[in-house]
Amino acid sequence: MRRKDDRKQQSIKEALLKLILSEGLQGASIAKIAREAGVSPATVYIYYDNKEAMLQDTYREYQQQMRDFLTARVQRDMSGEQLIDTLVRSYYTYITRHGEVFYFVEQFSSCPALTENWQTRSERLPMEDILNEFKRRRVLKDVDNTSIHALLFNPVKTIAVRYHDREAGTSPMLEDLIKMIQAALLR
Amino acid sequence: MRRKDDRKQQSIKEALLKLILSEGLQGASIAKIAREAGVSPATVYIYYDNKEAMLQDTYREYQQQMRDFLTARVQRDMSGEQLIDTLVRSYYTYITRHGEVFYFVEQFSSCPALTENWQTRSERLPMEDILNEFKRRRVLKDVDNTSIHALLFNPVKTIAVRYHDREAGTSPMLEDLIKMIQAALLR
DNA sequence: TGACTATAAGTGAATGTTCATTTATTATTG
DNA sequence: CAATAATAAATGAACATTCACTTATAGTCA
Repeated sequence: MRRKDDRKQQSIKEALLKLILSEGLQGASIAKIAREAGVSPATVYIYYDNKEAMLQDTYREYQQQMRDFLTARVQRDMSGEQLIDTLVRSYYTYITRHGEVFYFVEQFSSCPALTENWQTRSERLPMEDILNEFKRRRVLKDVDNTSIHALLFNPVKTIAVRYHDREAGTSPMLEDLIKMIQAALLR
Repeated sequence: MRRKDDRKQQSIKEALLKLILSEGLQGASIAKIAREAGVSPATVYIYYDNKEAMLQDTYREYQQQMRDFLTARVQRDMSGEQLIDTLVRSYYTYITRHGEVFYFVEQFSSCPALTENWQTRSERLPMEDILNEFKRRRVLKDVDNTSIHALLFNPVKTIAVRYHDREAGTSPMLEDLIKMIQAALLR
């Protein structure tokens, strides 16, 4: 039996991200993805049932990667200021370093057609645990986690995207933003 | 000469928004849009040079409509608390009432292929004037308008979208969010 | 009639997906 | 150790359908 070449699936995923970054979801056809990945269009269907499954699977994988990237940098004995500084700065870093992943996730999640039949798995999310712990310690304000999430991660997107093509270092706006988010969320 | 039927162009625009809401940018083909609008595909090309021009024109129009909706409710002698309460609440209302416009604008602006050749016209934006005025009066913190924008309008998206299909009234989260944004932005 | 709207019909190209076939690799023989 | 059978990976070509867009023609008004 012939072995699966794992690099093939990987190069398909990379081609998908690259094409979506440059041409958007509309421009990412199976033919283009396959050509970019150096693979036959039919090969794509060995690894995925269909195009939508490919998008869904890839989305799930990179969403998890982003979550891990963020939670890995948090310790539970941090101060509230440290927690917010770390999370906001990490998200900024992730976006500027992995722009193609970020754009894919953004486009996917802003397309109702792709997210409408989305059953939120009732798994325990580490980020939720972290926020709950800091609320219990009366460090974070006692508001719904959705609101905290919205303030922690949404504003920094704008700034990170604007400085996406800049050389290195962080935007001076990031420092202001972190202070303001701390003022918003901490008791 | 035969008169142009302005309702035709309007129904084309409405069909475009409706289709993008239900199927995303990918699913909004000329044929489907025309069918939904009760018009021949060729008729679309009387009103727009091509598909991209249709998307660009429609985006510009509704972006302006959203801006007007927000700035119309602001008075320059408001307190800082009032300003933020009004802007956040207005944006929330707009999203829940005009979900199809919001999703169209979201998908359009998160698609690099559509926004890359986008020269930001150097027009004076009313919202910028308002923010500058409130900064001059030392009501808002003296940070870049990009950061203020990011905090004012990005977090509320999450909440508005979640409660998009709810009956009526505002989310209880909105009240918490407004207080926190006030804490973040006001001196 | 001349100028413009509107459309049905049609264009070649591109879409997602399938299929018959080949290729590469392992397991089982002699 | 060869030789071969078995099997999944991989593919190019083809599928019907849809794509954005054009053309020829009819309809409508000044």
